[in-house]
Amino acid sequence: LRFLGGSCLADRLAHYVDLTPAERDALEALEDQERQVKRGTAVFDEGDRPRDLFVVQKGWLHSCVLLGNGSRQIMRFHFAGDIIGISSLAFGASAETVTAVTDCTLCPFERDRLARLFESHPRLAALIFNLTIADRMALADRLASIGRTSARARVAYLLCEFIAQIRLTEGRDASDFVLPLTQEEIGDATGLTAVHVNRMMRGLVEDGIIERSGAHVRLTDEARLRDEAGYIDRARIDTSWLPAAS
Amino acid sequence: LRFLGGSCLADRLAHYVDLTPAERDALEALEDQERQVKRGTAVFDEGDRPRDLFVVQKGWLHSCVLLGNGSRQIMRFHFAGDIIGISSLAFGASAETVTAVTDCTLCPFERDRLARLFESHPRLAALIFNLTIADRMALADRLASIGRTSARARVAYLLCEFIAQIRLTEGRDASDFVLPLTQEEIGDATGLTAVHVNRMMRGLVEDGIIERSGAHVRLTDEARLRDEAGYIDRARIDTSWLPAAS
DNA sequence: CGACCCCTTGATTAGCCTCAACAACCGTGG
DNA sequence: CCACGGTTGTTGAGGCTAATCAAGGGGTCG
Repeated sequence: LRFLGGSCLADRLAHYVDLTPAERDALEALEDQERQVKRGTAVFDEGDRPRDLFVVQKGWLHSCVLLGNGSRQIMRFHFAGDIIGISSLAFGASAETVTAVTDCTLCPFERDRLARLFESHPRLAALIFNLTIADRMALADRLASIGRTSARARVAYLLCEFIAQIRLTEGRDASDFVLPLTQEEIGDATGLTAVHVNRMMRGLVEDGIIERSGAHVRLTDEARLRDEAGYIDRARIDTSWLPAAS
Repeated sequence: LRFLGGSCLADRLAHYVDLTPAERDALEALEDQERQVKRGTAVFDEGDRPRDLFVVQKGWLHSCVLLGNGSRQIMRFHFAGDIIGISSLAFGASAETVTAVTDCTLCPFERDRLARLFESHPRLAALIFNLTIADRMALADRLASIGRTSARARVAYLLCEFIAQIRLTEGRDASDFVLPLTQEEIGDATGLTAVHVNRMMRGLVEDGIIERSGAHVRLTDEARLRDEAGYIDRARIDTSWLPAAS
């Protein structure tokens, strides 16, 4: 959602705090360039030294690591307003491969600009820090899902994550969405094989928990889905400790 | 390692940048209090609203989440110089339970003091942000280990993580250490049962990769251990993008 | 129209869990 | 000092979950 000259990152952050004009300007400046990426294309690969970070303006992406045994693990999906490539800040090189799941619009910006943002806008720095912690916790929850629950629960968990994301952009009452992933990708995200993902999805359909037609998914018994998944919603972010706005 | 009036957090950060006196003072101020925690004791529980964060001065801890089905997933182990409780910054309440694995010395400090640090020392803010990203990546690597590798590889991976940590404090050439964890805890960290952890450990011993006596572990064929684990060392942190020191 | 990708389904296998029993070790109290 | 209970480590047998292997169907793109 881009409003008059708006920025996806600013819109995202505005969910949590009231941005000052100066802060909004600083965030909008990060999105002064655009780049289109076709679905299936890698934005950068593990080991690359990308000059830029990116704000996602439109589309879905995922980040994954490739293992020595030939398999891959999808870590995280990225949506409008997310910053991608952050891991290259800490390591110089990127630790993960980021790939477009759908056609995407990205806004590249140089890493140094984030450093300047940290200096001039401590509150934004703290807020972005906060969101990085939340992202870390999402990984932790996914770790628990994969480490300690059944195949069916893992697939259910992933669906819960997606519907939560959809609601951020499409509105509170959405209960269906287009799932642009192959079952192999779902498997790589949940630590399962594509074959077993298929069986689990059909099981959820048979039990009346979801409906599918093509890539379209509708959650018909969301309470039960969340229950089986053990899903915890962590949408609420605490901003009370942030420094004053600048 | 505490030097003359030193601070564990400052020592940790000094690995990556040369701290100015002002920065060092600010960090030391966070460790003006001490608290002893006996092994097996929880520092705080999931859902608690701890007033403080903590710097670990001595000892091992772990953070875990408890699942609806009664099992738990250990996310991460914490060592001297780590900041714990960071997740409570983002959520108000803590999202994880932190428990002392050994007797520990912790330094509590109020969350607001971190906000003030962000304002007055942007470079430290950026550096701590960097370390949080690295922490997030450690979780991602563990996710790949649990999601996509065998039980044996997962146990091997955990051992690789520990030896890397030991070397940060005990020196480059260490190849043995005391592992103060029960096999059940190792299982909760790797997504396995204690019984199966036992079998995997014995397998590693039989194959001449490690030796054990009691809680003491020696890595006799580390190259093979790392190879089987698919372990990636991410010790090197990039600090070139940080803002100027203050 | 053919090639390729993705979904689907069945049969079989393998890896890890569960249950169970016992040994070794620890801290505690007599 | 020993007796004791509780925790942890070890080992075996059997079962279940998810992987593997295999084959066919539908859709899409060139």
